Order: sequence, then structure tokens, then C-alpha cells
Amino acid sequence: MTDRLDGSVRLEDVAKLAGVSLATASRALNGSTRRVRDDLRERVLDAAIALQYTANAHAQAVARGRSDVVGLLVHDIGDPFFSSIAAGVIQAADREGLLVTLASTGRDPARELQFVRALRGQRARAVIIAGSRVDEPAQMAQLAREVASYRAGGGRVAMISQNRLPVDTVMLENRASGKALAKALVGLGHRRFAVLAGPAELFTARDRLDGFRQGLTGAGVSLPARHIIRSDFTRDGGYEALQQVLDADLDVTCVVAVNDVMAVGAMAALRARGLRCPADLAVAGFDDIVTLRDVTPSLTTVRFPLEEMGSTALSLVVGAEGVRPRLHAVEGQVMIRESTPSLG
Amino acid sequence: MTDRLDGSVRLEDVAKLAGVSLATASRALNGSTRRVRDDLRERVLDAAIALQYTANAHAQAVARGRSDVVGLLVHDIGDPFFSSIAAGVIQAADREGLLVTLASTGRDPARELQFVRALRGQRARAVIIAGSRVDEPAQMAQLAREVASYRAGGGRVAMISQNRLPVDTVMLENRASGKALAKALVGLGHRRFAVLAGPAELFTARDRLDGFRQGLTGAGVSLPARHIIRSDFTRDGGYEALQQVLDADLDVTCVVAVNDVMAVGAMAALRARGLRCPADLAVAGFDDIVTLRDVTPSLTTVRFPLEEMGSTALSLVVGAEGVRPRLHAVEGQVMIRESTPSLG
DNA sequence: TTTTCTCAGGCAAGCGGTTTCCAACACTGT
DNA sequence: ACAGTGTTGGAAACCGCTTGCCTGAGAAAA
Repeated sequence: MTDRLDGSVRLEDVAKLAGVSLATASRALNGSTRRVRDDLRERVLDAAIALQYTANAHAQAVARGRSDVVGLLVHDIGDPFFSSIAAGVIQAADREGLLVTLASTGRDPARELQFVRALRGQRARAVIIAGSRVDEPAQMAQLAREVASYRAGGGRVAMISQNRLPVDTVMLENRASGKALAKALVGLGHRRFAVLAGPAELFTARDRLDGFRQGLTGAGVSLPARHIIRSDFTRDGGYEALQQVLDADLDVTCVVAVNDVMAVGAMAALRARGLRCPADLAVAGFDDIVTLRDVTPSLTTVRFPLEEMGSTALSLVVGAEGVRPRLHAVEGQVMIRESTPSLG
Repeated sequence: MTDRLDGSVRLEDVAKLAGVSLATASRALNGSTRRVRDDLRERVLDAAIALQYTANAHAQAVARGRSDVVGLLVHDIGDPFFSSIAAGVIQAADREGLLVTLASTGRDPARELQFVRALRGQRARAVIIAGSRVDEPAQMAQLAREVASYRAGGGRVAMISQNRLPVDTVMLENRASGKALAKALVGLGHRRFAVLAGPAELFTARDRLDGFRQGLTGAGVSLPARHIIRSDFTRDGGYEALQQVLDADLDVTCVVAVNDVMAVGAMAALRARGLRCPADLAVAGFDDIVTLRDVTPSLTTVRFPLEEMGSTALSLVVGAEGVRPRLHAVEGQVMIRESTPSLG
């Protein structure tokens, strides 16, 4: 029972109840360096329990000069791609005794900036920025500046996606995986493709397309410019893009979308037109979203270990800082499934 | 350029550069009550910008006695059910200028406890606990205690799921929606059902089953005990449960799972046995998970406005506290789709 | 002109912890 | 018996910010 208005118990209350000084109470509850005589320690611990004491993390943070939270920035936490990554980050953070504060930026670079600033204010131990960068130098420069001053204050940062900033990054091998997918599909006998390529500015989308195209070229297959359809990086984007493919009456056997949700949108569009996948058109995607593993036909895709990428990012960002930014490349694994049958 | 080791800029630095006192600098940057002469204010603001100053949120929190973070506890952020809710919470929090720290408890009540404790330590403005409670009085009592002392410290709390604690809650009308689903399915001509009922202890699962059964009873249809299959509340749980239905050779026309991911698992199991949905067996679920809206056949389900529930929870928890806990019931909307055709 | 207000700046006392530094004490070794 | 050493408790400085209170200056009132 405390008499403060606020109602929360302070260390002083604990110390008083235990009949020791603040210093001793603090050391008994947290301080690792100094030892406290056993009987005193016990008295303090008992008092803490009796009062349901929990240290004020803010006070600790200001006194210690560091806090136990890390920030995670994602484009959209509702997107399974990001929620999987978040799951990995949170799990790893949990093991380290860190709390994760999550921001969903809605792909708005201004909000992104604003959040790393807020996290700087929180003196967050680290921030992890997940999600593809956009090819707009001005925005990247701003982010770079904000990140720089965050790091100047002692914060660590890691990115998940492209390696566009001089910080530790978990980099998706989008290009290589696009290439691998191309080879695999060509191996199945496909020769005429369309690509639902997403937004041109989004590096992830672009790299996947480039890699895919490169893979085709390597196999002696060409991809006409008009077979590259731009749209949103979303389910609806995939839906619309596939409609365009159909409307343009492109002569293709396989459509590859630059992510799974787009691929699923494309399959939906196909059905809406009374066509079937894969009988009428093969479809492939990227990411291997867990929730989408049971769509029918099962979707050929490139698997990325999303959760693992999240926990890797976190581990990059705790522990010793490297002299130079570390690069953790993760490659995709082509998963051939029913949506792209062999044309043999 | 500061000479502190830490490297982060303090208000004092700003004040010095602007040639004013700490008090004035503080007021110019935040203090709303008191006014600062325009020229001084401007000097301070300029100095802050020049130094890239960001207030130390922890110091502010301890000085002000409150912080700008709210905690969100979910069972599993990788689960689309929870990531949708999280999206809603985050969006609403953002509008209020609040940061969200997210914990994923893995359905472990001990971890849940530990997190609300941690959030108490963070002096989080509020905590939102999402996800079904489990019928274990001892655990509920512990949580109730922890929540109580959190609230004693001035924290607000809301729950999303059942109304088992005397706090503001966004309550899913699971029972009513189960009933509604039953009526709808009976209306389609179905009479012989099995239910993939999830874990018996989970209130959400239990309520949905109870409601469904009640709906059947009301329609004069019975549900034999052996038609109720227990399993995990997950995709794999649905998969296994459906195998049991098949193995037991239950004579049913429709299987309803207590959530969408289970339903999808069930559909997968069906396919694995060479059976088709809905031709051989109709399937229905609950939640209307966005990512699953494109499965084939499209899944009959009960829609809950998950994002909206998240933002509602947040709004309950900011703003004025009610005298008594407010209850915000949200009802599900039955969505009949291809997976449950009419037997007419 | 003097007196009374009002306004805004600055000093300093917090907020709730941690940690440095000092002193007290108990042992050791001679 | 005494200096030397190691341990442990407590007083107080400090972390970075907010805010109550005092003060001086100028405006308004007399």
C-alpha cells in the first residue's frame, strides 16, 4: 500500500520495507557487479514481492543510458510476408530479453522517417527496417541521414531486403532466385512467359524481374517488353495484372508474379474468367507465404525463410558490432508445385 | 557536435546553442501551457534542428510520469488472425501518437504474465490483450492479479476475445455467430455435420461449437458427440481432424471448423485423400481471414472485422475511462460461399 | 509618476532509478 | 598490537527531462 497518487511502487518503498538503503535495494534487484549479503538480498526480494514491485523501465533506461527495446519497421504488419518476419524478430528478441516496438509504415517513406526518429527518441537499442526500398534517391538520402544520426547516438540498425545502406543487412537474393525460377520453369518446358512485375520503383519487384529475365536469356528464351505487366505489389495488383494479360491476349503458357499474394490474385482472376490453373495457364510466385501453402493448385514459388530472416536480423543487431556492415545473404529455394506442371 | 561519449544530443546542448535556459528550451519544444517569446522559440527550434535533437523519451516519461507506448499481447503474430488485429491497433495507435510494443506469447500463459509485468515496468499507457482465454481458473486468476496491479499503477487494459476479466473488452460474439452459421447451413439443406472443434479448453473454440450446436438444435438437427473432433486450433489441427472424420467414416455432408486456418487444413486433407470440396464434402470456417479469401473453393465462413476490432480496442483504452468496464460486442457475419453449396 | 498586473525566463527541485565513492568492518599476516 | 587487504552498506551525485516557483520587465491602471 503506497500513498502516492500514481499508485505505483517505487524502489524506495521496497528499500524502506526491507530496511535497507536505495543502493542496496537496487543492487539486490538488479546490480550485477556488486554483491549483497544474502540475508539482506532476501529481505529486499521479499519486500519486492510483497509490494508487487516492478522497476520503472524508463528510470532505468535514463540512469543506465540504454533501454531494452528494439524497433521493428515493416511496410504492413497485416501482410503475411511481414508478419512472418516480425514473428522471427520477436521470438529472437524475446530470447535476448528485449521488447519489440512495432511500426507499420504503410510504405510511406515519411512515416518511416518519422518512426526511426521516434525510436531514436526511445533510445531503442536497435532498429530493424524490413521491406523493400524504393528507387527514389532523395528518400533514400533522407533515410540515410536519419539512420546515421540514430547510429551516432549509439543505436544499431539492420535492414531486411536490399543492401542500400551501409548497415548490417539481411539481403534477399532476389535476382538469383528470379534466375533460378526461370531456369526451373524453362526446365519444365515453358518458353512463353508473362511477368506480373509489380511497381517499377520497388527494388524487390525489380530485382526479381531482372533475375527472371536474366535466367530466361541465359536459357535462350526471350521476354517481350509487353509481357511485363506493372501493377501494385498486392493481391489486387495481381488480379488486375492478370486481366491485362488476358485482355492483351498474350500468347503465354506461364505467368510469374513477383510475389505470392499477387500470384494468388492472378489465380483468382483466371478463375473469374472461367479459366483454370494450370490447365489453361501456369502461375508462379515468390516468398512461399505459409498461409498460402494450401491454395489449389498448390503454388510454385521461391521460398524464403522469413521467420529465420527476422531472427537473423535481430542477432545481427545485438552482440558485437562489426567493423564494417555485415551482409547476410539469404537465397530462395525454388519450390515447384502443381501450379506449373511440366509441359513435357 | 557534442563531446559526450554517448553521442546523443541533450536538451542542454540545444539550450546552450540557442542561448536560453533548459526550461525555456523544454517549453519551446514541448511544454504546451507556457508560452515562449517567438524569437526565442525560433532560436530553440533552429538549434534543435541543427543538432538533430530528439528528446529522450525515457527521460520525458520519468519526468512526466507517463509514457507514450501501449502494449499489445497476441498469441502468435504470424497468425493472420492476430496480424490483422495488430494492424488495426497499430493504425489507431499511430493516430493517437502512441507507439505499440508487441509481444507474441505463443499461447503460453506464463509468458503472457511475464509480458504484462514487463509492460507494467515500461509504464505502458495501456495494454491490449488479444486472443482467446483458456478455461483454467488458476491461470485466469494469476492474470487477473497481474492485470489488477497494472491497473493499480494507472494503466489501462482492454481485452479482445472473451469478457472474462472486469476490463474494457471487445468481445467476439462467437456463440451467436456459431448459431447463425448453423442456421445458414441448415438453410442450405445440410443436416449431417461434423465439427472440427479445436481444443476443449479454448473459450473461442468452445463458444463457437456451443453456438453451432445450439443453432442446430434450434433447427431440429442433432450433432452426435462422436461428430465433434478435438484437435489443435491450427492448420495442421484441421488437417488431422478431418482425417479422423474420414477414418471414422462419419456420415456427414458438411464439416465446420472453428476457424479458417483449420478449415483450410481440412480442405487440404480432403484433397490428400482424393476427395473434393464441396462435391464430396462441404467445409466452413470462422474469421474470414483475408489471405484465405482466394482459396478454392471459396470458403464459407463467419466474418469478423479484425482490423476494426483492433482499433476499437485501442480507442477503448485511450480516452476517458468508464466507470464500469465497457463491453463492445462484435458480431460475425455469415458469408456463404462455394465451399458449402446448397443441397437443394 | 507610482502602483499593480501580467507575462515570460530561469533556477532548482523533482521524476525513479544506477553507480561512484567513501567509510565501516572483518580478516589476514607479522 | 598494528598495518594491509577485501568486502559490503549507504550517502549522494547523476541520468535527461519537466515544472513549480520566483523574479524582473514592461504594460496597464491609477
